[in-house]
Amino acid sequence: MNVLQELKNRFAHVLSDYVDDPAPFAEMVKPAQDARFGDFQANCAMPLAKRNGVNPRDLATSLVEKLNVTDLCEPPEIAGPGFINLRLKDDVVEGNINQAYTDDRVGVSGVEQPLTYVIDFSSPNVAKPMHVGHLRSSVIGDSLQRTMRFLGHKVISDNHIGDWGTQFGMIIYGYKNFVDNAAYESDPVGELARLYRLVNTLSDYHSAVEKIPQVEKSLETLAEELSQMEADADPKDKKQKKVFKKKRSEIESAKDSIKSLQEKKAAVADDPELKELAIAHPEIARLAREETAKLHAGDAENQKLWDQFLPQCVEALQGIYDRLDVHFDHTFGESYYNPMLAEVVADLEAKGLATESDGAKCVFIEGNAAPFIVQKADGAYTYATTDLATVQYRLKEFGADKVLYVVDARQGEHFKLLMETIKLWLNTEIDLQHVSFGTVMGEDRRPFKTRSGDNVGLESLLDEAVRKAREIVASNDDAKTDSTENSAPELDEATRDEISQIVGIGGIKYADLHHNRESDYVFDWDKMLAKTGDTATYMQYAYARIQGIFRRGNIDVEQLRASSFRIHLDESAERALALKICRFGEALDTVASEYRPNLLTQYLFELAGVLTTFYGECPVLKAEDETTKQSRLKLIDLAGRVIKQGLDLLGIEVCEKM
RNA sequence: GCGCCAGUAGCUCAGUUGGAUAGAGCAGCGGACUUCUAAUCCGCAGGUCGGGGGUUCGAAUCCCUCCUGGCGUACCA
Repeated sequence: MNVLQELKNRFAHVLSDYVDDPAPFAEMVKPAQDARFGDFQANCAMPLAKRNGVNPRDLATSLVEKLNVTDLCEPPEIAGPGFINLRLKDDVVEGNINQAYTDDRVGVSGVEQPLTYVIDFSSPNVAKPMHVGHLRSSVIGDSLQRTMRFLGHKVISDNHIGDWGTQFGMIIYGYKNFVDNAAYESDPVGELARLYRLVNTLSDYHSAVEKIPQVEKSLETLAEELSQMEADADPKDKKQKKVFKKKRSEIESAKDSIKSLQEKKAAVADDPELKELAIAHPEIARLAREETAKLHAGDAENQKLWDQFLPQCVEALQGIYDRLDVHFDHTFGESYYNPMLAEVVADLEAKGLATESDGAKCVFIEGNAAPFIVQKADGAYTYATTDLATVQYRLKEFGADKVLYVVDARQGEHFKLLMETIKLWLNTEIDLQHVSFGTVMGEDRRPFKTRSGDNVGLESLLDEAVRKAREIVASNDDAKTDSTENSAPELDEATRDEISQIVGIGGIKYADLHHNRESDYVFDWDKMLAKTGDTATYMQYAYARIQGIFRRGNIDVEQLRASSFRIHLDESAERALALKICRFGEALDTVASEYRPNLLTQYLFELAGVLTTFYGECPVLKAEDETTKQSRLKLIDLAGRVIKQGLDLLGIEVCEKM
């Protein structure tokens, strides 16, 4: 039973005497924010009293008089300006915990009205190797997919990979001009990645050579403007100060951009081999774009190369997804929608939504300066076109009620335009949600950028995490002793390897998931691999400890579960643990309503904390009598199942021993 | 210029959408293994919630303004 929901219903019933629409006031029944206030608190009396022009405490009193919760709660108490504090009856908590124990879903009921969700996440560019920036979307999206599915929704996950854009033109150009056949034979994806980087570097070189004089010129102009302004300045004028500041920051950013352009130039100019290639390919950027255009236009040779490259790239991605234990129902890349794009644009034009502007076909949305460009002047389609076609497809083929885009916050404007355009274009109730997340920042608090030649690939990050986990697993196990203080490690090499995988990968995922996804994300190697505090390891350890107790006590878990002993709650630590376990469903509801897995990590961390407090106060195997022992065994068994299930919804595994 | 987002303890971050005395984890200090796993627990210390003004019973949260930083802003995705 969802107690919180039941209490809200009871309040709504009574509140209807005071207000036409009681729902928003019933929503003000919440878990108590402090244990001293009981288990739940209702905050509705104050705002309602204000609205009705009466005294809040009086209103709370009259609410409580009419409220019928005697079957669930102790008599409600009114505190402070009009808080209503509720404490569940012990036998209610006991009833719920015993019910949850026999439930496969550990007491979490499924949603009443399942919806069809399409979750679009990860979506890397196949031409570039994945790096840490791709982690957030993959990990958050996967957790949402697992959670929504567990709650009973129909979920279709789709990896909308970038397999059709400009970067493929670069690879094709690179392959035609620079391929090392031996390298391609032995490691095709590595060679393709090298070719991509090479073409990119050479293009950047030419563009830098062209731009440096321009930027230097504008820097000069800015500097002159500033000194002129300073000469004319009135020192008392505050507004001028601000203008100066602005100018200075413009100058700084011009300097930065010159510096970065010079680095790009030097990368080639200082390398005789690259220099030679650059001279031999002066038009490389334009020619690479042409290869893309040819591919899109159906050129046979480029199509053949694409057909050859794509499966190799996808296979390489699959290797990483397997390690991360992230899976998709579909991997329809951008290319999948290519045949539909012409029709999308034609339809938009027919409906008078797309118009031509500067040679490009655009949808203009009122209130937005930037247009939604659906076809470029050169005839190529954009990702706006693809995204429109994709929504149409998901609507038609999947009957999607909601589409979640787990994508970087920087694309907020794109999705805003997409949603507006869909509203105008298709007559549909489909709900598109941009589940955005913050930028990955470097340790210098500036956006994380892979330095050329020194980029932290996702693959090497995973390797490092597992390697560090292996060291900790080994040293911890080596330190174990038996009752006579002799060294007594209990894990063989293979088991150690397995645990290292689970702990290392889990740690990385958790580091990402426990942040509020909206915040910017500071990439910190040490923190990501930390094994103490609020980490996956803490919960994994709590789980392994429970299994350790079962082993030590020779407990047959199947027998335990089949036995007729009831869980009973006498100690306050037992009650606190039981109540926390019963709140798993509440935690999942908040995750689902805001698409925020960090609310689940928070719940699990608290659950594990309550569990360790319980250990301190309540011996299990050495409980005073058999009834208590069996009760506590069942309680920790259920706690372990909730931890395992919760971690699973985060995409994190557990192990029996650590 | 316009728009979006952020600023909370030394560091990294939560903060249940306006609720009660602002919380964790690291780092620091002090304790706890003859005890079901010390990858742990308990305690201490640490705060002008960027500044200022406003709204009300009540503000980290809402409004205005200023400061600082990030991002986006027409044919890359």
